[in-house]
Amino acid sequence: MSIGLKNSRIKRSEICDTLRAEVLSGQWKSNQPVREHSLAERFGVSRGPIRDALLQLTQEGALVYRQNKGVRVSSPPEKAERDLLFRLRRDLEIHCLKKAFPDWNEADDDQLTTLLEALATACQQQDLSEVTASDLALHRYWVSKASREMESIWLSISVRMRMAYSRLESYMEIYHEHEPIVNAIHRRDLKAAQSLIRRNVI
Amino acid sequence: MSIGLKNSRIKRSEICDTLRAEVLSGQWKSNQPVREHSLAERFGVSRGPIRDALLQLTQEGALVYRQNKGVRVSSPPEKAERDLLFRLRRDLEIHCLKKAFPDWNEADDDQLTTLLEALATACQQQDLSEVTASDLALHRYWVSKASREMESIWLSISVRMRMAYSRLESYMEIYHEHEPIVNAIHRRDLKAAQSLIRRNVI
DNA sequence: AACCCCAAGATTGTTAACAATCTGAGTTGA
DNA sequence: TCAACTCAGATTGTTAACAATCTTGGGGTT
Repeated sequence: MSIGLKNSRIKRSEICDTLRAEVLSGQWKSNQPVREHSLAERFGVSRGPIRDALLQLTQEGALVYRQNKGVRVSSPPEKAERDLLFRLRRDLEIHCLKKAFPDWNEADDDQLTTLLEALATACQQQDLSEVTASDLALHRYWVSKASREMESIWLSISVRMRMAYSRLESYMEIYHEHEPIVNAIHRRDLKAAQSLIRRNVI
Repeated sequence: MSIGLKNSRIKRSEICDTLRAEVLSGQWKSNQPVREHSLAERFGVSRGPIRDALLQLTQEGALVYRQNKGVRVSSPPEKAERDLLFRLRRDLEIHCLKKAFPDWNEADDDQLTTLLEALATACQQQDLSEVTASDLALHRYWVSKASREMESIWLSISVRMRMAYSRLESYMEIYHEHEPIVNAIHRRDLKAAQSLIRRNVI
């Protein structure tokens, strides 16, 4: 069943998701060149879908493209840019939460709970790759509920931020930053949720 | 010479620029499907580069993609989203101008003057397509001077805004909003330029 | 008439081959 | 020695053909 679903999905998007998670979790070094041929072999497809995925990741900011030279992994932003990206992302999430609130239902609560549990597990196991993916998926959920357009902008901001978890003493800090936000949403307390997101550091 | 330069450029980017300008100036109706084959014939290339361009324009927000159904022209945002996009764009431009200022030189002044003159001409001739392109190019210039990363985010915000010039009584209003900004930059008066951008409505 | 089925055309998704460009090691000449 | 040249291999850019999917309209059944 899982295989059937995978095969029915377009190749570009799953390749994109996989590579994005790898870049964000630091599995690829900055400025490392990314070769189409080796990726094509790895994913068992031709270079066409690989090129699509690399182009999309370039637009999102995970990779940098140069004509006739392919793509390489992008470098993290300087502090000033990072601060600006941070503010933009925060404003965007606060707005999206407000917009998504009227239509929020119990199915969304369940989704959020599942995502939060995945984050908890990843933090306990200190799995940087999973922590990165779970954190992104959690924030992404309430943005995507608001609008597809905003989700796209949000993603290209978030990818460029490259939050550096590694400097944290304990991954559980990340969980303890997000758990109150999810709780506030469960209580349908918009003001509290927005305020917590505003103070959310990671 | 011009032909030589054009041929040396990658096909994707020029196709992208052309189509983006057409969508933003309203030459394509909202929700109108965009067919790969007809574009390939029009630009005299195969579907490959066309697909690349359509994928990029989808990421920028000019088009909307659905699996196995291709892309269609996106709809303008609702007012609440438009207001948010507007704030995000404004914050981004103010930041970028500050960052670009230390390295600003006379060549940049000349570039800006040229772009402003193009805007003036387009406004006088009431050429909506050219007004759109010139306005975008002018704002884009000081963003691009700050950083490639910010330029990409700025573009995907600006494309999604779909500024509606058509409701203006006179296109010259647009010119008179931009001329003081360029003047302030020529005077190296950062504060004034930022303040003018903050109040810039169009 | 309303509904379902199906086949043909239209359209997108993927592939492999070919073309253009870049890279770097080896060679040549001063 | 060192700089410039060259050429083969590596890599990206483009193309056309093929595969998968969707859409549309006709024909049959109730």
